[in-house]
Amino acid sequence: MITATEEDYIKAVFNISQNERKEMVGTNQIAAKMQTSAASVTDMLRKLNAKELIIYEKYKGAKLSALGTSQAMTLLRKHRLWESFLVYKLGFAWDEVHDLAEQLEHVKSAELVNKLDEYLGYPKFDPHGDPIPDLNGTLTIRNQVILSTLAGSDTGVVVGVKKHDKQFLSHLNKVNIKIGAEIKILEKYEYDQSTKVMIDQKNEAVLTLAVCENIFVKPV
Amino acid sequence: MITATEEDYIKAVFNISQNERKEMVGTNQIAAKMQTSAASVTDMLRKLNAKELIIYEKYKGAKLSALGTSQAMTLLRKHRLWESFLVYKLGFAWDEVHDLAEQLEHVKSAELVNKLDEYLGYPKFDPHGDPIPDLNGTLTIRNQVILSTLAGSDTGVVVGVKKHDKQFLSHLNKVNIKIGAEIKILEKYEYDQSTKVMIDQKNEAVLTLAVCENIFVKPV
DNA sequence: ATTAAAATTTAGACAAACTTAAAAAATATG
DNA sequence: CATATTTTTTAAGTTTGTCTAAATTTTAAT
Ligand SMILES: [Mn+2]
Ligand SMILES: [Mn+2]
Ligand SMILES: [Mn+2]
Ligand SMILES: [Mn+2]
Repeated sequence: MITATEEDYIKAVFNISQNERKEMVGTNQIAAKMQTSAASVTDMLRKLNAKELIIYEKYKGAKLSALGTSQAMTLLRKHRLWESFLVYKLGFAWDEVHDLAEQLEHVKSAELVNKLDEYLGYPKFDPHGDPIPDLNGTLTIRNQVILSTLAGSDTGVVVGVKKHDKQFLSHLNKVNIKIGAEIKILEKYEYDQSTKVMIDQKNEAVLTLAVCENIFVKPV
Repeated sequence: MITATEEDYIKAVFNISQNERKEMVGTNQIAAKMQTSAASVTDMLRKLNAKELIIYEKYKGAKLSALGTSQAMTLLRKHRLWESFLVYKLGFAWDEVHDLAEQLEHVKSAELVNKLDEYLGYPKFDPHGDPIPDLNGTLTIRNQVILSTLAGSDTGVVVGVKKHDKQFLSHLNKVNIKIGAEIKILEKYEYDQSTKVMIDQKNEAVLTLAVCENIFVKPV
């Protein structure tokens, strides 16, 4: 038996590990993501270690065990399928669904998530472009790069976002960037590292580095 | 802020009060429904009273306040809309959805439940025939009687069930009783209070009192 | 190599929801 | 009406997840 809180910690370890591209995750990083104290994290790491969901050594940090990774995949699958349902079926916007999925993902039932998957037609990606793990926990790998790595006159199609907070996604809405949008680099300004782009051959916009660093594109 | 557990207690008080047709609900009754100890119930009643969700006096029992009743309605609405979604959209059977809805009902979001209501086409009744409260908490009243009150050669259409446990509903599946089924009383046996019935003018069955007491029918 | 700073753990405490066992109050019975 | 039974409450303790403050370990900087 794994609690909802334990599930969220497992997911936090997985996400940080992916984003930072390193195995071992530190106590403070987890505390920041979980919006809790470092002391609470230490307690939880000890418990998750005892349950063999993570491998943890005092002062060294934590990484997911095989069991923990499979749990993380199950949770990601649920989270992303619920987000897909909320957007594709109920008509929510992509910047409104994260907190809801954060709750729905903890509903206990393998049957439910599989029925949901079927109902949605087995989607491969969620509304933010994140891959949805299949029943075996396998993720679809996609050819993608960070928008900020494109050079002048390169073009890419938006396939995903790195951050999922409402503030960031609402900003993208304002400049007409959504999944599937075509972005052509017009000019990169050295001075403040901002970039002038053309979106869907219609809208011109200047994007700061903070924005370009968090958008995944498929180069065309 | 009301916790999921508090919500379940509120619902228990509401349900018991409805079923037993009396205002004041006792500690032991709640303990039985919540599958917990009487001591835990006393603790919770005190807390709910402090939050003004119920009116409670030591040794006297509890009843819902106006605030508590509105909370109960909101929760019933969520529970029944989720059950409707699970059956009408995801294809679950009516005896598989109660425990799932018991979890889903606690997801915090007014927006979500209203979007769900719209998506389902504003159903008035859930898969068990229970009325779904509307946005204002109003229940559709229906002309119904308990099957066991019908006399010989009377006929009724099944509109609901009083119990929702899997055991009972699965039994109804076995004898082909579902919402909308037509039941004609053929003979009532004095000896063991069982009843011979004709279901949908096709299947003959003998129903015990334990079954007839928990089926709502609309007389025809 | 010391020392300063940052990261992490320990200690002690709290709230929520639960448990069992004992005490008290209410109700039923002869 | 006195007593037995049932119902309810109190008391004491557990688990989960949280907190703050203090101590310790690791890492970074002179
Ligand atoms: Mn979550
Ligand atoms: Mn997502
Ligand atoms: Mn519930
Ligand atoms: Mn129902």
